[in-house]
Amino acid sequence: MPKRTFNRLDDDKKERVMRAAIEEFQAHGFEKSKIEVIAHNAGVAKGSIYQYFDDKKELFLYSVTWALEYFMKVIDRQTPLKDMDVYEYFLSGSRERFELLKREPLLVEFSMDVASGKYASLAKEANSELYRIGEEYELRLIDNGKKRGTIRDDLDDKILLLFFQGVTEKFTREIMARAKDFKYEPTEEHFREMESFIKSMVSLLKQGMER
Amino acid sequence: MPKRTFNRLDDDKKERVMRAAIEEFQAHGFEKSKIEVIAHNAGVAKGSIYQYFDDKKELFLYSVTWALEYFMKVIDRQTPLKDMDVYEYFLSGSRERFELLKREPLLVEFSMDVASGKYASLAKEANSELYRIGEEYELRLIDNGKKRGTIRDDLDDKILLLFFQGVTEKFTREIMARAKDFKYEPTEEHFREMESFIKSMVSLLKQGMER
DNA sequence: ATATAATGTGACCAACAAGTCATATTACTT
DNA sequence: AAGTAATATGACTTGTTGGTCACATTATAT
Repeated sequence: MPKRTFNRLDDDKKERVMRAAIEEFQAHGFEKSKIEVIAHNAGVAKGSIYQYFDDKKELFLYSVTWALEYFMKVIDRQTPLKDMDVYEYFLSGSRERFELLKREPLLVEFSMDVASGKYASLAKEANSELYRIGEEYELRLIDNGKKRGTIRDDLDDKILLLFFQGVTEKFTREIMARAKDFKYEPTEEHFREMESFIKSMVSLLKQGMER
Repeated sequence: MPKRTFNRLDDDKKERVMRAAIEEFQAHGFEKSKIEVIAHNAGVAKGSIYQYFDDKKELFLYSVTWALEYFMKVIDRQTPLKDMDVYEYFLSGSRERFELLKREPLLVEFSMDVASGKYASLAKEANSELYRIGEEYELRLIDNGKKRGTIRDDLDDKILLLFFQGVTEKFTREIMARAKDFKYEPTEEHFREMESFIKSMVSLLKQGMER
């Protein structure tokens, strides 16, 4: 947790510090990240960072929280928690999600790395928290599908979830890699390519899971 | 690459050094691993390690190579490169692979982490090499399936590959996690559970990819 | 305007670990 | 057995960086 001093800071400085921290952690990993560099990129002195956080680890932990909270806000806005078919899930918000990636590549990438367990040894709780949230949502999608009869009911939810996650995570990572290639500035053709890509994924998901 | 001195060492010492290194890297990651600890666990002095390798990075790189070569031997023996159906692939060698995990959990886990890109920034070449080998094999499986008509041909190989990898990687990780829970000492019940687990995965894979 | 509190700063300190090297030990050679 | 080459060793050096702190600056209160 940040110290009192950090919380009293104006929003601009808070944001500068957090973004500089995330940028550094994302680029070099926890161990090789230097407080000095973070401070410099945030436009403050090294000593100031220690007025804000007890130590490097606390700064890192709060970076995770900060990124997480950012997405909580955005996602809440984007995906109303109404009942939805598993397959609409991806096809629907694909543009919005792409826009988000374009707007905040750093935060998206950082969160992905956290979620994928890259910092598991540091951020155990934050990590499993992040994971649990997604899981809950996906389990509900699966449950909906079973009730509607669009998803086979001969397999455990747990297994269907693994399948679903395995496929979507892999495709998501691939999409992010490709998006990075064109520096998050997609042409209309890129967009169509991505959409067809997602359609293929959904087709495989759907066919695999249907009765 | 190791220095001349290392290559002239007797096999026992070489193995002790490499296993101590892999154990340390696997447990603490590259940055937090200490040469002193590796030396101690291998039963040699710190200075000796520097007679064998130029620096820590070289030791790490060779650890990857060493683990990789170990598996090349084993896998070559286990999976004859004959044509095989995608779905037999998993059902067939599952016991053997489980035995391997039981015999060499350290090497299996380390290789998995390397393959999954945990050390991507260090072992770029080794990493992509490892990846390419698996990919080639899997692409051939997919191609076979298409020719036999057991796999749908309306989707690119590349996309089918992603699907295949996404699912199998996720399930493999889950199996490894569970195996770790019972310390790689499966009862017959565990075995059956794993087999049923793999069958479910294959069912999802098959149904998703079939015409 | 003065006093007091809060925040900013970067030179400095201490710890830690990678890498070196002079010396000891062991293995070969003749 | 004596001499030479290869290997082993761990105390020492050195660079790095997390974290501290005495002092400077700015904000707030009276």
